[in-house]
Amino acid sequence: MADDRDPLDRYRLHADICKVLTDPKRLLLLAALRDGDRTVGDLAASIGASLPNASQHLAILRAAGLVDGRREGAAVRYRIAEPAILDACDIVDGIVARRVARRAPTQSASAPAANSSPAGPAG
Amino acid sequence: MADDRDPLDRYRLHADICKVLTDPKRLLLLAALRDGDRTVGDLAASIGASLPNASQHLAILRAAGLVDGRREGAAVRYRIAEPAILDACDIVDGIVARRVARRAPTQSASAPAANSSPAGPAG
DNA sequence: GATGTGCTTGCGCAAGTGCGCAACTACGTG
DNA sequence: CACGTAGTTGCGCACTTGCGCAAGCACATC
Repeated sequence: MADDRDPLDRYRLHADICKVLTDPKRLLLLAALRDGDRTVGDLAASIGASLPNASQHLAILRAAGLVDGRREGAAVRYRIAEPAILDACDIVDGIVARRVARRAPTQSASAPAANSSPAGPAG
Repeated sequence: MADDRDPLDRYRLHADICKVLTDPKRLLLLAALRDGDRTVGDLAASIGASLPNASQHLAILRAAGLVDGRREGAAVRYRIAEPAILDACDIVDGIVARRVARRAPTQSASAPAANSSPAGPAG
């Protein structure tokens, strides 16, 4: 068998997908496509980016197989190609939401009592 | 409510978490910690990295709140601090597994019949 | 076929990231 | 206190990435 040459190889593909999700605009694009397929100009306006910039980001998303685009007349209409990625985004979004909820509600002064530095500041 | 100042802000935090997952070694570290807490030297050997390198990656994971470390004698023992991230990893891992399964089973020659270039190569 | 709109691509720059190496800190032992 | 083990941090380098801008391609219209 020996399917997985290196344990690294499988994780490299995993990391490649994650790399696509490291830009807020690309996450915004995925979120915008949840409602349905949309054109590049439409998406560019939605995320507040220039048209070339949106096209670049969509090309990256497409290269990763997360979205899919097809011509529709003069326009190009993009849609989600890998719905599972939205589930992963939901989980991370949940983590973020939980953290934001912990730092917003109480006014402040909630300085992290638990010092999480195992080795302490070396300085 | 109206807590989220910019729509970008929320996605920036989301992207920050994803950035931590863009390195195969860090994914390997998270996977290694599924079994339980382990020391830095142990983890370094597991992922085939130098001790300083593993420490660096663990520091990044810790800064993101995904893992947590505490001294145990002369050693430092790390553990998963955000179990939800493992669920997200499982989903992405599933995507990768599905793709690998589609390109491995048949010997080869299965050139992608569906041309997924909406605008075609401009050059 | 000439014009206009919609989208993509190439280029150069500034900024971020991962790595090895060496130096330093923290804990345990004698 | 001297010494050894375990872990962290700083530094410099090579590599990658996101952006704006300008140019080019694809489709629709006249």
